[in-house]
Amino acid sequence: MSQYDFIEIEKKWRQFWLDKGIYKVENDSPKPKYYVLDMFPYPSGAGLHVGHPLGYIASDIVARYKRLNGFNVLHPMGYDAFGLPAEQYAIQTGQHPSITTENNIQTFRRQLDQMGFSFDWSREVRTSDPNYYRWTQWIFGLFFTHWYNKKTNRAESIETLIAHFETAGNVNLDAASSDILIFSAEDWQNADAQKRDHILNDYRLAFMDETTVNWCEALGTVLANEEVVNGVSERGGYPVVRKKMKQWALRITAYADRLLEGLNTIDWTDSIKEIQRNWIGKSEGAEIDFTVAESELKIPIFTTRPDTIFGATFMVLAPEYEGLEILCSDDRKNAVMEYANKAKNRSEIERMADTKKTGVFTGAFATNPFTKKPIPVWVSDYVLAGYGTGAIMAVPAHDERDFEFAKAFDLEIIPVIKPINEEIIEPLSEAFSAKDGICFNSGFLNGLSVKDAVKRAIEEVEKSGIGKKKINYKLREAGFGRQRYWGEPFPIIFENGIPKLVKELPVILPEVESYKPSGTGESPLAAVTNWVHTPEGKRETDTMPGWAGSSWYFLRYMDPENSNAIADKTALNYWNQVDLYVGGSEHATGHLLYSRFWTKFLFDLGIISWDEPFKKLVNQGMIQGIGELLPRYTLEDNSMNMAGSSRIEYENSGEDRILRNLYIEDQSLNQFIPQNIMLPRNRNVEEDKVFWHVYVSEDIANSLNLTGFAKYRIESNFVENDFLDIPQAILTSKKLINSEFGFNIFVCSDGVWINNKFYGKIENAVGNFKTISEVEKMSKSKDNVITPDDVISKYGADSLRLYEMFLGPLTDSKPWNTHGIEGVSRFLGKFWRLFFDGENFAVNEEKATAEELKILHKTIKKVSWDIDNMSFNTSVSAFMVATNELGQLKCKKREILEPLLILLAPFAPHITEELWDLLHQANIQASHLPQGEGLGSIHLQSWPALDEKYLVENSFSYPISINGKTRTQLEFPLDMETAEIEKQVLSDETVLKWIDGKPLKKIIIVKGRIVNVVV
RNA sequence: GCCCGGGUGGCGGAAUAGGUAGACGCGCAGGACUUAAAAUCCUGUUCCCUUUGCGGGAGUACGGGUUCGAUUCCCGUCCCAGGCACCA
Repeated sequence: MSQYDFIEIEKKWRQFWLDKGIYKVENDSPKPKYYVLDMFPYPSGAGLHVGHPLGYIASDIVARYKRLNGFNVLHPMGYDAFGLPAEQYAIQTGQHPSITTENNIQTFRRQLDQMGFSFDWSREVRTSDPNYYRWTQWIFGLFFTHWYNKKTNRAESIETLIAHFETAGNVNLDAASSDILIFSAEDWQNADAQKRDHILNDYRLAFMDETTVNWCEALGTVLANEEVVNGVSERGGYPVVRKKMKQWALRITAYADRLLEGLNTIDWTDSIKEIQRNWIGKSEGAEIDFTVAESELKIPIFTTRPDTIFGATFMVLAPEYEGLEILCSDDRKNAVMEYANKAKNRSEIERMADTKKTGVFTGAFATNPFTKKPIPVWVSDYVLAGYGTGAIMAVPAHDERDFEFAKAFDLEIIPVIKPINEEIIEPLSEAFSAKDGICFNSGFLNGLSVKDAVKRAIEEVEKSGIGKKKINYKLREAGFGRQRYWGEPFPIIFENGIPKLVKELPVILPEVESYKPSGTGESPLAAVTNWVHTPEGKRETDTMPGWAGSSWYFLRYMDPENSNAIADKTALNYWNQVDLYVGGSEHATGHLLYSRFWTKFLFDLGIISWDEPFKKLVNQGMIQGIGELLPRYTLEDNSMNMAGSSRIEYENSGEDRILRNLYIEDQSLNQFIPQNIMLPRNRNVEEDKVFWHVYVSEDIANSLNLTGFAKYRIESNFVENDFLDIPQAILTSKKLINSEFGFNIFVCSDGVWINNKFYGKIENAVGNFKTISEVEKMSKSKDNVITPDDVISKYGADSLRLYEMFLGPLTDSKPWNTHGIEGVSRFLGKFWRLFFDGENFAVNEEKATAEELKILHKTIKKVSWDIDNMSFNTSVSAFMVATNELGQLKCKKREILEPLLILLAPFAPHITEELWDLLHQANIQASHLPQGEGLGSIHLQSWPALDEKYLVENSFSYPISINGKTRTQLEFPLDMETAEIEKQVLSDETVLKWIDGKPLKKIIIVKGRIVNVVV
């Protein structure tokens, strides 16, 4: 019998593909293009587990499928090689991050290679390669030299802005900018270089921003908002505090509206779009000035509910509010400033931990512009400085936060909105924040609905000149500097403090002596004095963040070697958008947002001709691990703890020790009795410090009526069908139970294992130690990691690929079950045997029957539909069905098997290539040509054409329901008239029995589907 | 708290336009081949009643509704996973 030897086969064909370069793709082709991309991996040192390649397998299937369907497919891979882990490692060991990175890449590459992916490796890119990052620096330069014109709604050269300044100052300019005062042409002309630079900085798309940043002392760097989770750093979990710092930022807010609008044009999951929408956080409302009583000061506020303005009974300012001090009355000044300083310096954790409202009164009063009543001005950290104007009008009756604050400080609560057809009951027990209500207590707004009142209030505000309609975004400018070593240097030199672009690119990352953060907030680069100080001035020593290189990498694959441009114009035009992007959903507000931002910017500059990078995005689910837990029982009366870390009594008895009170079955008495067990003296452990972990087998637990258990994690390798295989486990490992210290005792009816030795009647007793499985994240710390390497060496890459797809829908998270792979492995064996008769390759040239053709075409239809819809699990089962059916028919006909082989090729590239080779043994060697001439590789063939005529049925077995319950089946020709079907159905014996003489109400006949008789 | 998914056998899952619920695989049970094992093949496997067969009943988280017919559509409840969280 010819064996399917996957080890030999897979090795052989991978080498063959490499030698012949069959996955190399050209930029000029008459074929239609298709661009399938996997998310840029960071090459971590940990290596892959089976969850990582899930998306790669799916995208590889699509890439191969598209190729077989006549597309020129771009399917590249590369590395997001700058990043914190390599640098942290460098700090600890002194090893250059480039070395760590290189090693990690090699491991990664080896693991990818063994899976048989069809990447065109000649296009590999690495963000840490100077030939790559010179273009990241180049794009940064473009951001630096452009501003955003809101009138034309696009980025424009800074030159056009300067021209405007020359003639009109910044009057009549509608630009995305930092807060800036109006100045005239004369002001501009009189300004010195320093002053001009400050002005330009406020308009540049890449600019120096003084912001409150997330400062992580332990990592010595600033973190982006999304890198801070629950107040600690995402990597490492170090505390993060807020700190003022001047650093580079990109003016992403200029694009907020386009980033929002663009979401409607792309085929992404609703959840990712929703996350981005929330992140951008557009809200429409009004900005209204409140005047401070007995003063010239005005406090502008932003509100989305101007309809509630008659209920504004106080104001609240953020602790960081500019001019806060001037505002305070003298007697309140100290208290206010003390509160503000304390609030400013609180870390994120502290702020979040505190849910109770705090604040102090400033002593100042403002005037409610509509009620004209004086209202007190407070300061509190529940108002954020960075959103809106940093000040709010508080409407405690209709805002939960204001309500809480008013309650805490006993401030006035005046309801102004009431539910439709209901009266409001005072005092309010909670804020009424619903948006369906009617205004009252509200002057000219009385009787209006919330929606109408908002409109009306804004009209009134604008008419009286105290404010205007306003749109606000939650989105903040994107911090673009890291005080770290392992990243792209900025192409910036400060000449007399004024940043100037370096023309000569790349600016190479210099060598440093130490990778440690300076602690002063400067990067390790600051210590390289001969690099920092140039004749022109001082270099920028921050480096770019991790997302810089990954925001445009999909363009570089189109033309990775190009030294004149990010990619050649024709290549950019040809490959265009990424048609299918596969990756995890964890990048929703990072990479996926920034890439869209950069794409829109490059589009504005005419560098590319489309403004969304990824047409379709699919997020693969997580593959989870299964943890195996062993229950620990306790005796019901608590007379003895049978398990866990409680101590078992023992006593010294000369050389050996005796363990008392172990419940062990006494066969003669047929019950479990406490027994003492001799423990040989062979340990060097202090007796007092020894804990005995005792586990009893299920039968004993049951018969002793043991209840209540804790669970203890054990290595899943030793679990076979939910039972712990103790002898095997003990043979293989001493680390069976992951306990800090102690020894294990396993008690079953046949005897006991003590400290890995068996004492009992039967050799090789197994017991029945039933385990409990739990689905959990696959991770090293949980000891449940399954690596592709292990699976491949046992079952082969084709089995692994098929199984990962078979597990369930790509986008779902699902647990990895090691037993399940036997199924697909068996399937491949069966599929292999379709081509053989015992030892001999037995494919024949006989004419296929209608039945066999139907099986083939049904499969073509199903698999094509499935791949188009990313439903890979169902196509694997379609292959299984076809193989079972053809096996039953003993069909060994080339007419059937050859097209079937091509169908399977994207899923299982190795075995299909081998069988294809056997099918064309005679002329294969001569005809292996890279571009698909002659017979060549199976992966250069054409997808079989579907012919529906083989699927046409002429009769159908109708399920016959009586009152919606299926009772029988009747076979009728498909072209039979409904009248005739009705007649036959109503004369059928079973049907008559169920009708049981009751009057016929109705009969529904859906041709080719169902018959339902209603009585 | 808010937003977005989801809930189908012992398990992973299928049902692609409202039309035979449980495809395919795992596991389990039984059988064939074999000196034996492995491999392979065959049969059964939602639950309950009946059990010799025939048959009957219930059933897609729960409670309602629309419909000749609902896993699929609508309303309410519960549970699970993910995201956001003082954004005025």
